[in-house]
Amino acid sequence: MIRVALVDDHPVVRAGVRALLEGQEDLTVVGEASDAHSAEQLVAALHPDVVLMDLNLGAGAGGAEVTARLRALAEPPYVLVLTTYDTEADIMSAIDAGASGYLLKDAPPEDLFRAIRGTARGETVLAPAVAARLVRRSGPTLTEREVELLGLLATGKSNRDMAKKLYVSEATVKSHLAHIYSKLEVDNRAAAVARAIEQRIIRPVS
Amino acid sequence: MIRVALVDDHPVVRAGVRALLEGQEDLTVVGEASDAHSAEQLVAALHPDVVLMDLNLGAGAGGAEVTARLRALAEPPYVLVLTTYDTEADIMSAIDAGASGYLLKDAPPEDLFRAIRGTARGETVLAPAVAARLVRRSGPTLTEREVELLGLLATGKSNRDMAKKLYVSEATVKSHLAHIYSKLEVDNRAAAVARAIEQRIIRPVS
DNA sequence: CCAATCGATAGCCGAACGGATGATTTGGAA
DNA sequence: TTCCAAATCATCCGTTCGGCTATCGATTGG
Repeated sequence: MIRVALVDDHPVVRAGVRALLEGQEDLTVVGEASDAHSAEQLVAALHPDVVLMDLNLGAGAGGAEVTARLRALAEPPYVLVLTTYDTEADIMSAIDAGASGYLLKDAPPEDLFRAIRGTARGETVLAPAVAARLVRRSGPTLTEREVELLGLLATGKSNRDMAKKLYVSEATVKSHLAHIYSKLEVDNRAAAVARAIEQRIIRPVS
Repeated sequence: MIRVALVDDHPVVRAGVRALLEGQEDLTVVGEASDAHSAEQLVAALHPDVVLMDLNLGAGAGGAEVTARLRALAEPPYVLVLTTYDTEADIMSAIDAGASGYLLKDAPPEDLFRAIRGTARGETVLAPAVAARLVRRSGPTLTEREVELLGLLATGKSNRDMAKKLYVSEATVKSHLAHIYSKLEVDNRAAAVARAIEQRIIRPVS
C-alpha cells in the first residue's frame, strides 16, 4: 500500500485527488495540508511514501521551497508535483528542489495513478507535455544582462534611461532588447514584460 | 434537489467537486464537461439548475465566453464561476457574461455549498475576497474599458490591433491609454503592464 | 586552438508611440 | 436640470521603437 500525503491550498483539489485515489486499491491518502507549515508537520508525523505537492500555496512559502525542506528531512518522502503551470521556471525550480516528478492538473486520472506508483518506486516521472518542453527547446535561456534589462523595462524605462543606468550606449540596449524579444517570442516591450512576469523571469515590483 | 453541472478542464477538480457535493443531500451532479463545446451540449441536454464554471478551459473558448453563451439559451442555467484567480479583469468579464456568482477554489467546502444553494435561488454570490476587491479598492479606479485595454496591452497588441479588436478608432485607443497612464502614474505601455499586474488588475498569461 | 556565446557598439529608416488639445454624445449624480 | 465622467473621434508633432545588418574583444568549452 502506497501512503500518499496531499499538499494543496484548494480544498476542492484535495477532495478530488482523495476521491480519485480512494478508487485505487494500492493507494491511500494518509493526510492533507493546505500550507507550508502544516505540510512539514504532516510529513514529519506520518512519513508518507509520496507527497503530492501543489506549487501554489497561496500566501507564504511556495511549493518548491516546501519540497526542498521535505527532501532535507531524515527520511525524505518522494515528492510529486501536481500543479497547473508548466513554465520553465516552475519546472526547473521544482526539479531543483528535489521533486521526483511533475504532473499537470489536467492530466487524466490514469496518468496520475501511474505517476504516483512510479514515484513510489523511486522513478522520475514527467508529464508528456512537461518532458516535451524540457527536451525539445530547453527554453528561452536569458543571460544575466538580459534579465537585468527586463527588470528595468518593467519599470517603464526608455532605451536612453537604461543606457544611462547601465553605462552603455543606446545601441547596446537595443541589441539586448532584440535578443530578449527573439528569445521570448514577442516583438515589443509590453509583451516582453508580461511574458517575463508570467514566466517568473522577473517579479512584478514597483 | 439542486441539479449541478461541472465545467472544468481538470479531471482532478471535477472529481473533487463531485466528491464534495455528493456528501450533500440536496445537491447532485448531473454531468461534467471539460471544454466549451461539450459544455454547451451538456447544458442543452440536461438543463441543470446551476453550472459550476471554471474560467480557464485550456485551449479554445474561455469560461466567460461559454458563460455568455449558456446565458443566451432558452432556459438559461445559473452560472457560478469557480476559479483560481481574483483579478478585476476576470471578475468583471465573468459578471458581464451573466455569471450569478464568483468563488475561488481555495474556498472552504461549506462556502461552496452555500454559494450553490444561493445561486440556485437566483441570488448573486461573491466570495468575500472578491466582493472586497470590487467594493473597497484602494488604488486608482480604472473603468471596465480601461481594464479591457490593459488586458490587450499585456499581450503586446499595438494601438492598431486594439482598435480593430474593439471596433473603435486608434484615436480612441490612444485616448484610453492616456487615461490609463495617468491613473497608474506611468508614461508608457511597458510600465503600465507591470503596474497592472502588480496591482492585480490583470493577470499575466493568455 | 577554434567555434560559440556574450556583451558592447554603430547607422539607417519606417512605423509606432505619447503628449497636447479639443470636440461630441450619453447617462447618471447632484 | 445642470454638471460630470466615460467613451468616442480627430489632428499635429516630436520622440522613441524595432528591424536589419555588421563589427569587435573577451570568455568558455570542446
